[in-house]
Amino acid sequence: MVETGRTGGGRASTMKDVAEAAGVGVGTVSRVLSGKGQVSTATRERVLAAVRAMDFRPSALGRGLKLQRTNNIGLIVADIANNFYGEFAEGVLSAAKALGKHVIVCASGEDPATEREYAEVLLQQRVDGVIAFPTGHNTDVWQGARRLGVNMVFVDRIVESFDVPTLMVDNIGGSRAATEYLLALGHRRIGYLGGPQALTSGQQREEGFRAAHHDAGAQVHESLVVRTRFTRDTAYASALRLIHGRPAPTALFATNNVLGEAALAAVRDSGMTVPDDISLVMFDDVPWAGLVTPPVTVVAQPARRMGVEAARLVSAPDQPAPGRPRVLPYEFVIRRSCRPWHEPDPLPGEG
Amino acid sequence: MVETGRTGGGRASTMKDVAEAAGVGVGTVSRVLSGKGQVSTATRERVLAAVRAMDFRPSALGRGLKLQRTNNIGLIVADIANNFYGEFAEGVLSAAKALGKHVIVCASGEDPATEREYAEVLLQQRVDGVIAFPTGHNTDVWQGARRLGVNMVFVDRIVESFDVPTLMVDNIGGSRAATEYLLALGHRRIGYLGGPQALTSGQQREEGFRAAHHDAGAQVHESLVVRTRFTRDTAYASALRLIHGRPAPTALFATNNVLGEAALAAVRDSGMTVPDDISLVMFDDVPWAGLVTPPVTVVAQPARRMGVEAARLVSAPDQPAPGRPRVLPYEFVIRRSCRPWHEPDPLPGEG
DNA sequence: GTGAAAGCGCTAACAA
DNA sequence: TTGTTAGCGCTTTCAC
Repeated sequence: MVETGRTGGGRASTMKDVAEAAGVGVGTVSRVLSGKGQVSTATRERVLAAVRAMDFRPSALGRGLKLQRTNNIGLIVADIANNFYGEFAEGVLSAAKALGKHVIVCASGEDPATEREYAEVLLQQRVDGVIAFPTGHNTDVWQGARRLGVNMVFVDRIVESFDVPTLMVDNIGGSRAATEYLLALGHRRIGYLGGPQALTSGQQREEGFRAAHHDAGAQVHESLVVRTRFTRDTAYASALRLIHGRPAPTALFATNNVLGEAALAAVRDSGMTVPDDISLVMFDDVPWAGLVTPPVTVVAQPARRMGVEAARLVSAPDQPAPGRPRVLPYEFVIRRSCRPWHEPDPLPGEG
Repeated sequence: MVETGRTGGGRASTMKDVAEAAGVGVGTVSRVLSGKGQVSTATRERVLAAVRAMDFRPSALGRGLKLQRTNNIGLIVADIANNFYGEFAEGVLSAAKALGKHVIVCASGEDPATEREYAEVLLQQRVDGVIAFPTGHNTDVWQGARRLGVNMVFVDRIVESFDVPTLMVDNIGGSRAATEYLLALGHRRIGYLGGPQALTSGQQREEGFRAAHHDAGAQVHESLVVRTRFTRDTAYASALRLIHGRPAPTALFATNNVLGEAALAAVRDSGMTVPDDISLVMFDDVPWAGLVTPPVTVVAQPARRMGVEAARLVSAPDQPAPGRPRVLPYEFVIRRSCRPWHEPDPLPGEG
């Protein structure tokens, strides 16, 4: 039989309804459902039968109001369509499920105003905790949240003068590994395509880049250090500018997957080839990294695992708040997007 | 100053607190905050001042309980890390933001038990609506949900004998376009790598595939029709089997991005080249489709727009429930993964 | 082992 | 214009 039309808000049944149907008090229904307190087997059966018959589902609203706890957590990412955040979110959802929590997901687009708006919303929703990739701008709201007893976990970014449990990948190490690899191959003009310097992850990746140069006694060409926003258009424009910069870079280090995508497109559109004309390394091991020709050497972040960790951290507030961020290891995955580089002789035949 | 340590659950202030601070009744505070009813400017100022001073945020729990409406909607996708669902979710989030709604995201992994579990959770949360890519199995729960007045929107799959507003891309048309394209290039042994036939989208894509063959007077090689689950491993194995099937396929049609990824990997691992040895078309215009060599010809779904539409539909229950699904247009994007195919002469030198 | 009742924070109806 | 109050659905204490 085909059910047709909309039935309009049929009222959901309540504990009171169930109690009446089972001929008991609401307290008893609650005890049965929560498993707390003693209930005789006979009454339990009657209650359970009524619950099934009425298709009763206890209201999380009433429960939350009484308990002052919702089992909901908020998640604020920059862009859920970006594979890195997608994997991260997958990890959060999966861990949350295991912990009996539910996740309200928000996308800030890296915009402080949007972040603030969502923070307000999540606080009104009385979430037990929030996991955020903070823009770094709305410290007052976040401070307030913490004061209210909302468990917080920040990911990827350290917010100054504000000691919140923070999770990040070893950005400096990953960046250093990538850069050392290029330097070892002989590259001395490495283009750096980075994100906004406001973000901790951006700062750290640049720090690793510089440290590797320093240790190798190599010089960073400041004209080849470009910072850009994570939108496709601006990233592409910046990549183009970098590729055609002076001195001409022999290798490119893109510090996330959006920038890597832009770099690859820009290289190709410039009629150049990876790795023959220019080598390429990037952060983030997205699916396409191994699929393009040549497959791209990457610094892989354990995105899913970071999500799992974040969900656990936000649900276990008893742990001592670590003074310093919890750092997860990167993995350097060498594929085929880099070639050794030897500076050509100044004038062929001479020397 | 660095704030240190956790403050523990500082109680959130309530309307009562604000009312006392402002020297008014709670009703007045409510009126000021909601903007409904008349309040003198002087009182309004006093109230607003108190609100700011106490950093008051009204509880969505109390409000929801009273109003029997939460402004929350549930979203159940299969896999949030899959770019298609990521784009879709992005659309939902963005439309929801504009509508003042908040989104609880769940990932079913196409598993009916998980879907059921999440459905229960969302109903307990008293969401106003839910957007789901249904597995097709838990009709009783969904029926119940509808009866309770929860607005529902299904995406991509039609659940039989259950008339819920449904949204999908023109699967038949898209599949037909892709197949016709391959047939027009001369291919007559086209491998079909499809998803589980339980899903409407799968059925329709296969239908389009067959219809195109029929119209062209071409024959579908049943040995080249393979259906597989969407996990990477099984998809890869199925792709391999398909590639080495008999008769040997000259082209491959993968019906989503996971299958397309598997197909591409399998082709390469078999030492073959796209499009010289085998042509490839797939559903879903993911970022890597244009990035690999050669770039892959695809049937693009308007994933983000579908998400926006779904969010609007679920928030506008007044609209007459359409008896048939709302179908959105695909876009066929021709890139360079297909070559014309001419059956080689039976014996060179003859004829 | 069970029922009655208070109260979580809010809105809306009613009274003043 | 403003204050008071009932009640949304639940948990928990207290009395029986």
